[in-house]
Amino acid sequence: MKLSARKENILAQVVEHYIPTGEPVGSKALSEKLGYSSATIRNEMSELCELGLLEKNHASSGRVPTSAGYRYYIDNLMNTSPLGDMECAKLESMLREGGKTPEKILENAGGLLARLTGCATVVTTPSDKQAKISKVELIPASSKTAILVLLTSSGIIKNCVCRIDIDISDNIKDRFKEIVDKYFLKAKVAELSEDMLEEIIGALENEDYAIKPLLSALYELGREAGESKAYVEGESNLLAHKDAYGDITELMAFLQQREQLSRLVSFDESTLNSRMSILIGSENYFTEMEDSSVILSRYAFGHNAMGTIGIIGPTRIDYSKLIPDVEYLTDVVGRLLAEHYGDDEEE
Amino acid sequence: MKLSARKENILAQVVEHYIPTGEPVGSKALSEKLGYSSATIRNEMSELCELGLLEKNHASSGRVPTSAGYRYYIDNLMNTSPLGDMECAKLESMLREGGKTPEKILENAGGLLARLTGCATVVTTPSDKQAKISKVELIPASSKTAILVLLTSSGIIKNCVCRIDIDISDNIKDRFKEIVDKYFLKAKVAELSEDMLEEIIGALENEDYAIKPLLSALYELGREAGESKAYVEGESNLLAHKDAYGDITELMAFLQQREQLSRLVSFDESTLNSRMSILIGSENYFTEMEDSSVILSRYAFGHNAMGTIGIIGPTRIDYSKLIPDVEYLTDVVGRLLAEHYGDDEEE
DNA sequence: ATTAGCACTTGAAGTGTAAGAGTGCTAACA
DNA sequence: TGTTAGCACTCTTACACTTCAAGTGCTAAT
Repeated sequence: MKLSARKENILAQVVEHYIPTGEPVGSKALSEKLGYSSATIRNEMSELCELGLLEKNHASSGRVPTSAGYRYYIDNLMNTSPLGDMECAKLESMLREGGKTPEKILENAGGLLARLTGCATVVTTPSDKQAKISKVELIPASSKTAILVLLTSSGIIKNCVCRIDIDISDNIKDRFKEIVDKYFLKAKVAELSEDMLEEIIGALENEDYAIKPLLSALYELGREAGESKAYVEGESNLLAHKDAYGDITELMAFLQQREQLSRLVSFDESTLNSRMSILIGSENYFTEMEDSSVILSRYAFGHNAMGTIGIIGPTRIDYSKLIPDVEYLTDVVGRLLAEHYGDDEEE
Repeated sequence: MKLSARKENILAQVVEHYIPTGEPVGSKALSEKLGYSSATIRNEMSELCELGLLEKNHASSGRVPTSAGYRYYIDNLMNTSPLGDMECAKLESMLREGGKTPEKILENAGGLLARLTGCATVVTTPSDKQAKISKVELIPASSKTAILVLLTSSGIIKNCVCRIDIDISDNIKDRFKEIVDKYFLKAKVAELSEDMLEEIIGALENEDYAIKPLLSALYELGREAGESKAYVEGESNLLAHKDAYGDITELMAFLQQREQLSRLVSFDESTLNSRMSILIGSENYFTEMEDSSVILSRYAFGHNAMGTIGIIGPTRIDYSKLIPDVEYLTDVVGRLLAEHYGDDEEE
């Protein structure tokens, strides 16, 4: 669909009036801006309505962009206003000062982006489906508890404390190491399965049965290393936009469901290969999100490790500013994580 | 302050009418319940107003309990309705099924309590100011990154990934171990100080300077092990009570500030030695919380490790049900954590 | 000490009116 | 033929006004 230049102009004006003010925009206001009479604008707007790019709240109110209208605007008409060098430097230094571990970097990035954009942010931990388990370490803590540490080829580390019912003897340790070497080491985390775990446990000799909890825990760690976990921050920012929502309670409740969130931030097929994904209003799969837009961007480091950073806000947000914001911040996070993990991971 | 039996009766009735309905209660309704005429009730209520236990929203409306009114009710008049055995068993099994690591137990407890009570919940990680560092482990991951694990006498484990700029040779490891043994091992986490860290780093020989990041990271881990971190869950539940708040946005924004939250859940002096702490409306230190009540309870395990679990809701909540709820859940969490850590920590 | 009665206050809910913004349509115009 | 002026119509919003119900405080009677 390609609109006439004048229709494009009108659409752009409607979007750019509506976004900052939230007021439906009428033909009169545009008539002054565009040099056509209000009647002409009305005719054009009427057609834009038929095309599904604009809509009216009630019979005699101004026009408001639909999801499709925003989409056309973003894809064809929008001029992005990238961040200035000063801002970039400031953001980067704020992130650098916030801590060096991946957890802290991501947490700070979420908080920073929330403040910067006035939206809720969503951040996922890095994951790598292709990663292999490259190291497993068992550290006795007390006589019956041990710390289990797992490291993947992409540098992702998971650990947990595990309790078993007998003393952790050298014998136990050796047996554990043997099993780890045989089944877990070099295995792809994505290929760990319940079946495999049960098979391993099933094959345990009597006296080794006590290490079962260790193996279960290790399996869990492997799974976690392959999955990314999503965190939301700055939800309360959405309350500031509550007039943009019919019932904001629904949205807030939705954002607290971790599983749903993970699906929300998983890139869909159409955007699988692009770095950013923008879903506007009704383009979202979830009905709870039909009044919201989601701007996601991928960060990546190492060979295959990647995660997502993004924002969730009302459909009426300043796309031209926020899209570059999200993009830049994701960029910095990727750089910081790469610095942390270095480029020397083992394969 | 000791009220007459009739005043107590009236106060109790007002509270118990107001909590479920949210409607100010008038003299007429109570007159039927209590067998006195509405005029008598009015006189008594008028005095309860002067005592600061009740208040009116406007000149001619029914009465509503003040914070002091709730306080008197809770301390003197309330009958708690403890959970049934069935419910208890169900809650415990839900928690047991949710995962065995302390992180998962706490996370699940927060979510469960939120659903159970319809309030926001706050959960702190266990901490122990008296704890000593009992073990430090350095696990090389790649050539220039290492995993640092710290274990305290109360069984708390912290870890992080640390990057240093040179290869981690045996020499480096030895030197690190030496410093750890001398300065960190057996040290109380509460006594770790910036000064101490700087002193240690200052004393490094030239060739050992590269381990500085390891020491900084270790210091950080120690600090974290001594401090408890607060997490909120189920904030969106508060939106269901939004008519109980003037401006709920303020409260939601407040709950997102981690530092404030930590202060909120730290027991004040008056409740330092009790297991539970209940702060009603204006009893809260923060003005953002003046329309909220906080019910906190401590969980504990091992020698000195403890943390807090609690709920945040409007002042108008069902104390008689929620207080036992919080208490019971804290109890279960304490038990589960004790099971996990066992009773065999080293001192 | 308690109660009945009454004047008074207040908020909630509903009604009617007027203003304002914006539309769709028709007819005139360049 | 595309554009515009004009006009009738629709819908929202704000405001003033009324009415109603709930509840109070006070006084005088019991």
